Amino acid sequence: MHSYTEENYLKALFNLANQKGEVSPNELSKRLAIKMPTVNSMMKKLAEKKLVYYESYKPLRLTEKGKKEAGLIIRKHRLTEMFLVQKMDFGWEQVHEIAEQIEHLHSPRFFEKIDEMLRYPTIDPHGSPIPDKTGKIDWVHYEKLSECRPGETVTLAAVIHTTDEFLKFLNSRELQLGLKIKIKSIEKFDGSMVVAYNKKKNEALSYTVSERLLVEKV
Amino acid sequence: MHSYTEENYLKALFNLANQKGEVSPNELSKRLAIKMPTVNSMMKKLAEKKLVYYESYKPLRLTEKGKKEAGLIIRKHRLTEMFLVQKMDFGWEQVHEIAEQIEHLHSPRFFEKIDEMLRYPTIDPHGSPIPDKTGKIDWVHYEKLSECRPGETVTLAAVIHTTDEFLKFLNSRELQLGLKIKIKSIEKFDGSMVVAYNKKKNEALSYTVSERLLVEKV
DNA sequence: GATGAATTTTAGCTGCATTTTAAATAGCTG
DNA sequence: CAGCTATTTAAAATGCAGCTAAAATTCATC
Repeated sequence: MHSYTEENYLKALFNLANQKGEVSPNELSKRLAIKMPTVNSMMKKLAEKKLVYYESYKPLRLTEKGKKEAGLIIRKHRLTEMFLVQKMDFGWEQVHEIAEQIEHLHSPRFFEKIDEMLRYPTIDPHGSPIPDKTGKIDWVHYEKLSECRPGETVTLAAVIHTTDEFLKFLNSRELQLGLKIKIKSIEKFDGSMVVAYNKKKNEALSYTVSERLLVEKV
Repeated sequence: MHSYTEENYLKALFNLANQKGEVSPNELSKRLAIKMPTVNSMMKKLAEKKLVYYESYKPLRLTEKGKKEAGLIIRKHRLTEMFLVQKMDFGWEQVHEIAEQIEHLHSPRFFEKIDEMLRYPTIDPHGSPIPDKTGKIDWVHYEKLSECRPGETVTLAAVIHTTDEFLKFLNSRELQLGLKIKIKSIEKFDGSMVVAYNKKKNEALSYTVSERLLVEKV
């Protein structure tokens, strides 16, 4: 098995490498708030274990094995979040911290049970996809609300860059996944939006917010 | 907070010190399968942290603080076991290993939620008492089945020295907590018992088994 | 009270994991 | 190619958890 620390490096790599598939040691260092040489030696260690491709002065890439292991950790994290929300009645802003710990448990049986109890969910409470049992993620493309046009009606599918603060803000505005949102207008100068949903007819959303809301067109 | 290892020492101390309140370094060393000097230095560390009273050549005792911390870890363990059995449908022989990991999580909120969902249970799936929120255990005295007399009818209240093997054996004989058992006879030469319960009229239980079953007289 | 066995403690060391600083090197950009 | 940035190497510090060997202490017994 891998240590707690190794697992966190893998997770960070996986998340950073999402689009490009590559990450610079620098980025990783910044993300983890760990000095470059430390990151570097950890990369050598992970390369030893065939989890990352590591060549001097080249970007870091996860190997297939690395992707799988990282995917499985993220799977445990997201399954846990879903379990906490759906079976234990936690709010979506409360689950990250707990899942961050539970994701490191070693007990296939435990996570299989959760998966079963949840009826094999494919997304977590924030709309992020849950990797399958082989660690693979089914990437679905959503649009940012900020990129939609007035007149369109969309469904809120996921939220990204989720912090406690942000999620509490969404709670206070009754913004939750599955919500139908109609775009009424966009302010040119700051990109803020006026939208309608539920019984609210004129709700303003700043660009900072609408950029973090992923939607599907109806 | 305390490390994973420290928490395991505390737990072991708590369990060993049950009756006497005292433990020799030797016992602790044997229990944990860790050499004496290692135990010794850990005791000094725990004494630094005011968790144990440590005086040279005297038995070890937990301080009030130590008892509390240990009790709270055991509380987390037993609450978890109960949760796994009652809310996640695990068998009582499957939960120890998982609880052994979950007991080290740091999330008061998580365990409070479990406690609430279980409606504040006082015993775990094996009949062991769950320490309260201050770490205190409410000791209930049960009798060993092996010490009962023919003709008596008792209720199975707890099982001790539980291994997977033993619990699976109990499963196979339909022996579960709350079961009413009537003692029919005792073999003098090996202490084995013949008992009746459910639809079984003549079930033999070896001394090894009856000694590990704690009962209440009806 | 002496003595020997058992227990406990001290001292010193090993290994591993994780991280750091400081210095050297490579690669890129203008 | 000059100079900046990013990367790598080297050396070392820290902390944890464990070990062996040897010394010290306790305790029971004679």
